[in-house]
Amino acid sequence: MTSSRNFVSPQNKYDRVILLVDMDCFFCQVEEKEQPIYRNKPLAVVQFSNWSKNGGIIAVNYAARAKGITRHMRADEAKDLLPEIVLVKVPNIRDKADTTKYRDAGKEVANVLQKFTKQLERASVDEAYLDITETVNQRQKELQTGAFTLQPQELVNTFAVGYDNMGEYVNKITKRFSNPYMDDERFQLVYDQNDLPSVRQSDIRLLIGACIAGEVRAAVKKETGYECSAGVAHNKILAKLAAGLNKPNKQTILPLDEIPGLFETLPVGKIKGLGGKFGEIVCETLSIKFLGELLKFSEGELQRKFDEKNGTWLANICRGIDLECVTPRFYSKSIGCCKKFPGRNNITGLKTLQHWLSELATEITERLEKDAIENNRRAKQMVVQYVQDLDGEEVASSRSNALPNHYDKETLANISLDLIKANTKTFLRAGSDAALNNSIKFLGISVGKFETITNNQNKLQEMFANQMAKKRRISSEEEQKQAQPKEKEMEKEKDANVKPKETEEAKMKSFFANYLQKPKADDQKVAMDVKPKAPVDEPTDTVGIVEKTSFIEGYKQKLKALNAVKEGAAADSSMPSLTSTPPEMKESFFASFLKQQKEDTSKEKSSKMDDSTEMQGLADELDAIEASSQPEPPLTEEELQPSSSTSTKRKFEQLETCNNYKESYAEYATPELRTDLVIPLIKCDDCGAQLPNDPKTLQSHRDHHFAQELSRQLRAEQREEREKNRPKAKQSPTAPTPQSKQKAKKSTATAVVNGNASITKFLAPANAAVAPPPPPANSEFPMQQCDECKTYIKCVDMPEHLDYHMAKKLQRELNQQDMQANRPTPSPGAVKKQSSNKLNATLPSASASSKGNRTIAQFFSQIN
DNA sequence: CTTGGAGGCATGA
DNA sequence: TTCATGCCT
Ligand SMILES: Nc1ccn([C@H]2C[C@H](O)[C@@H](COP(=O)(O)OP(=O)(O)OP(=O)(O)O)O2)c(=O)n1
Ligand SMILES: [Mg+2]
Repeated sequence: MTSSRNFVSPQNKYDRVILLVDMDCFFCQVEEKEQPIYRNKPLAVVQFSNWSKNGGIIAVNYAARAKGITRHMRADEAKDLLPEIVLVKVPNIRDKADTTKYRDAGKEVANVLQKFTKQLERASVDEAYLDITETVNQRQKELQTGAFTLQPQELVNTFAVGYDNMGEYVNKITKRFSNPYMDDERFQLVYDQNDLPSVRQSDIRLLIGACIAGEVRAAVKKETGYECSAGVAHNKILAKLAAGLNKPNKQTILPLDEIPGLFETLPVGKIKGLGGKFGEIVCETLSIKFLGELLKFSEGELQRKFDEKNGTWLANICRGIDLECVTPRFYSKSIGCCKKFPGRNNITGLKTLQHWLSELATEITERLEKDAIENNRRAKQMVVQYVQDLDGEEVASSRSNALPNHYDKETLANISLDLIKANTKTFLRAGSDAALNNSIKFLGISVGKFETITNNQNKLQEMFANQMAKKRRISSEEEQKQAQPKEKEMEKEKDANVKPKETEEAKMKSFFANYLQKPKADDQKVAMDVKPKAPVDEPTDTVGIVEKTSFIEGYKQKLKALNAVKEGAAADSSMPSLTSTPPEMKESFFASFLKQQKEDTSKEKSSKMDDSTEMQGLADELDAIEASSQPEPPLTEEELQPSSSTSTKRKFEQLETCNNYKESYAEYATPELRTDLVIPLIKCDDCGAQLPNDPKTLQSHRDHHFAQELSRQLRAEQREEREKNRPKAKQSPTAPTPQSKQKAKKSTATAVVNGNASITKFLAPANAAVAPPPPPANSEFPMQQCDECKTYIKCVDMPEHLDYHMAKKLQRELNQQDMQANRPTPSPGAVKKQSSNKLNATLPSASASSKGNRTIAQFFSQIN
């Protein structure tokens, strides 16, 4: 229930294809998109902790990196080093940094990613893992039938660790098609026999994965304007590692074969999870620096030196094995904000504390409201975190509390204060009713433990209406704002981009048109989601004591015993457990609508009463509902606009259903709402919720379903669209379509194929010449002549054989382009299998000049 | 100012 | 479950 990680079965360790997409200098890109004037200039994003003064740099674009600017530099340092650098400030709202802009941008990107697979896990504001195994499976089959061919343009800016260029890598794959057992001798020394089928297919599958990565990145670029990098590998850890190897606007495959070589000189700390204290301890304890050196220790040894889980995990990781599943998650599990109050800014007074708690609570509730609308969920719990100065020591604490059914910012702030109060021995200084006994250096409020809103209320409607009213209140406040300068001048809302209202309006109309449409459910699960433990080769030798308890704890105690140095250690491990993925959906219709409204109001309030009358109508309607049916609304009557709510022209017929009174409804009902009304209930066909049988509530409820359904449908449509548009050689193996000329050329012999699956079994040689080490059993199988090379091939082997031809062609084209391309740029002493960072050496990246060099893109430019 | 802010996830006692 | 801590972007 309480989500944790799932793990893939060990025998599938090389079967998945995982993509890690990481936005390039993300915050900078967001700013550059917003202010195109800054494009191509060195730029960094700065966060100012206290007013004015000297902020810290949190993001640096690549032009600035080239000049030595790094994260964590101070603004003035950066200016010193590079006077012409553009420094953009993180927006400050309520005297604290507000990163909403970047969160929204991240979500925008994730929405694009989501079109490719539901197996999407957002790992941070600018990173997401995609499990594209199923897509790769599918395309691998299509590759055999000729329905799909590799498109060189999708491999633009693609790198493979250990190879100087993609041509070499494709070359290798081609050879393997011709002789599938090519490397078996070596493989058998390194891999388990049972893994060999997967190992043999690894490269082609990763290559297909890279094609998908290319499509993904192109889509992101096209739809958001942002550039990103990607890693393609068999698991998350490796995909993440790979993505970082070639950064600006590139993608990197980490072939199975190249893992040992890469790890040989890879600092331990490069692995996600080993970059902190634990990684340090590992290196220290074992006297090693590089990940590959971990191979010298058995799993048992590692378990003994660390603890059981960490030992197993390390033993796996250093072999390139990571079984952690991509756990679909689009929305965050918690929403929080915090602020430091360093030095003189320590909070020493009760009033000040209340003020800041209120500010934080305000931000939280605002984000909560939006989140509730978008995701139909509400937080059940809040946590207040704080650091106070106790006798000169900074002491961090956090206290949690359940959230009441109806929470607002005052509630949050009050609960927070109470929690702090209750947890501080002497809260107020003796003899004072205003001075804190312990000054506060850090404050944070976060909410979480979300539950789906059981919508028997017009909850969604309420939130929606609140949002609308608030927007207007804000805009009206702005008009008065001049009279009340709040000690500091904030940047005016700039934005000049007039967003097309078309889409929103279209959505709206579509919404109405589809009002009665029923949602359908079609969630599917990925095949190999098992959750076993992950033993690595060698049986756990129990010579010695394996720490069942946490390694950390043991380490701490040892340290403590040794001296008085206080120390902490990190744990990173993997623990199988059950999980149920929360309902994920993309930005809803309502959220989009709100966004549009916000833009409208912040722009010209005087004009633009033109279009989207329907939206305005809905808004008015909702406001009217809010005004009439909320005894305890966050907004007073005066704050509500006198909207001409004649608008209850229903666009829909009232739903007729048998009244279904249910006593239990009361316990779900929010007392504050509609207590004055006794309404017969009807059951929602879709979710079974008991709803008051009044048209507005029903509409609101349907809105919610629609919002979900719309986004779901949009995604499905987009997925389908993508499937259709995806380059295919032929629609049907038997009936080649004339329009796909050049593509048909690439996969000539498609007619003969029978879509036989299981590649692993019959990777037979294509040419009669050489016989591979393990000779395939040949006798009573029917043979077939290849159209391409006229040799006779067993029918079951034909798919692979055709793959071979396909790959060969691709390779030829690659090499051809390669020659032309490499002429102007002689490759420097190509030390193969160096640190893969040097792969760029022969393929100058975009930073150098702008026209002449396009890495591998050049190789494919004419193919199209 | 005190020296790397703000936000978010996972783990284990 | 709560709370503290580590790790990450
Ligand atoms: N300590 C950090 C690290 C990152 N970020 C923010 C700013 C970054 O733009 C964004 C993404 O982090 P990355 O580590 O992915 O760094 P960038 O995306 O900026 O650059 P890169 O191209 O190396 O990914 O997260 C932050 O606020 N604080
Ligand atoms: Mg990034």
